[in-house]
Amino acid sequence: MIVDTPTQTVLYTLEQAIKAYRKLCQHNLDAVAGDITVDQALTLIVLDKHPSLNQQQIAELVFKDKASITRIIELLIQKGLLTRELHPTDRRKFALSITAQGKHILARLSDTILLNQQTALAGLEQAELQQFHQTLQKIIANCVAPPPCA
Amino acid sequence: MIVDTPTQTVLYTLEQAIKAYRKLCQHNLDAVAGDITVDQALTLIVLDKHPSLNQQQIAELVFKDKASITRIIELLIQKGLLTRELHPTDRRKFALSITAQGKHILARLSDTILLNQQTALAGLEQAELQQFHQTLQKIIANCVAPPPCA
DNA sequence: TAAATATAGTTGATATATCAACAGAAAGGT
DNA sequence: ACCTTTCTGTTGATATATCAACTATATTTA
Repeated sequence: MIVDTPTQTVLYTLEQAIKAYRKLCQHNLDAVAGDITVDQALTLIVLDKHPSLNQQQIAELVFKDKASITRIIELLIQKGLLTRELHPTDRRKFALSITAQGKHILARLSDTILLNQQTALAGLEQAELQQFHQTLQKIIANCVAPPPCA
Repeated sequence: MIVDTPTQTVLYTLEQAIKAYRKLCQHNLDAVAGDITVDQALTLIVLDKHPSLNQQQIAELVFKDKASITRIIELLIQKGLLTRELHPTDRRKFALSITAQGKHILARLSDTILLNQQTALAGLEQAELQQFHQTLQKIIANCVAPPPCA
């Protein structure tokens, strides 16, 4: 299929979709939480859901670099949403905990996340989403381990 | 559909796909062109294909901010792939032209772009791509102009 | 034509992505 | 115990994203 875009493929549209979605997310986030970014919110959510994971594992979970996570966490601490203490048994790691203020923001975030998802995926049937997800998985597999013919 | 990811949706997978694709692109690019980024390559290609567009229009075409384009162009000039002169009729604009070296790199880029696309989309049928593209367009439309119910 | 407005591009500030180099700590093997 | 390797996280350098403020120029309008 030919799409009239610079690189003539759906991958260009993929880029466009992600950027549109990020913009929507940030917009909705601004409405409920003061001065936090989508990535900071995502990191906070993941830290809340998976308190036992270390930073490296968190990074993998959100497809970020461990360096990026370090800096995002730094900002979350600066904003008073997170505290960092020494890990009791492994002194390479840190024990991160979410502050009361962080919990407060988290509570307001869940609605926003739902809103983001429902807005972006409005009017899409289950079957269509299913198909979409499968295609994405194929693309990911192709990119991560390119088939020999390529 | 439920996906076992932090935000439980395909939008998460979308993010993953884009990152995997970008990594593949940079990897393939590194193999043929010395020291240029995917965004720089894309900008060079678009400048070549649309020499009459101004920076703002280029920015829209590649879904970037005009500030980003300014900086990318700056780097392309530094690398000797582009020259910037005064625009003959509108002194707010610039006349950008691709140098011989830029043309040389461009020539080698086209193969890489094809490779990137073919690698990422290997094994996908036309019908699947068509459907995928349509779904992406729906998501984009939803994000840009959220339906009132949301 | 003078004033108001719009447009093109740059710059600054901040956040994130990526890679490489690094330090400290833990684990393993001898 | 000692040495090597591995693991965890930080830091630096550079590129990009985003928003806002700004300059210079063009266009519109009164």
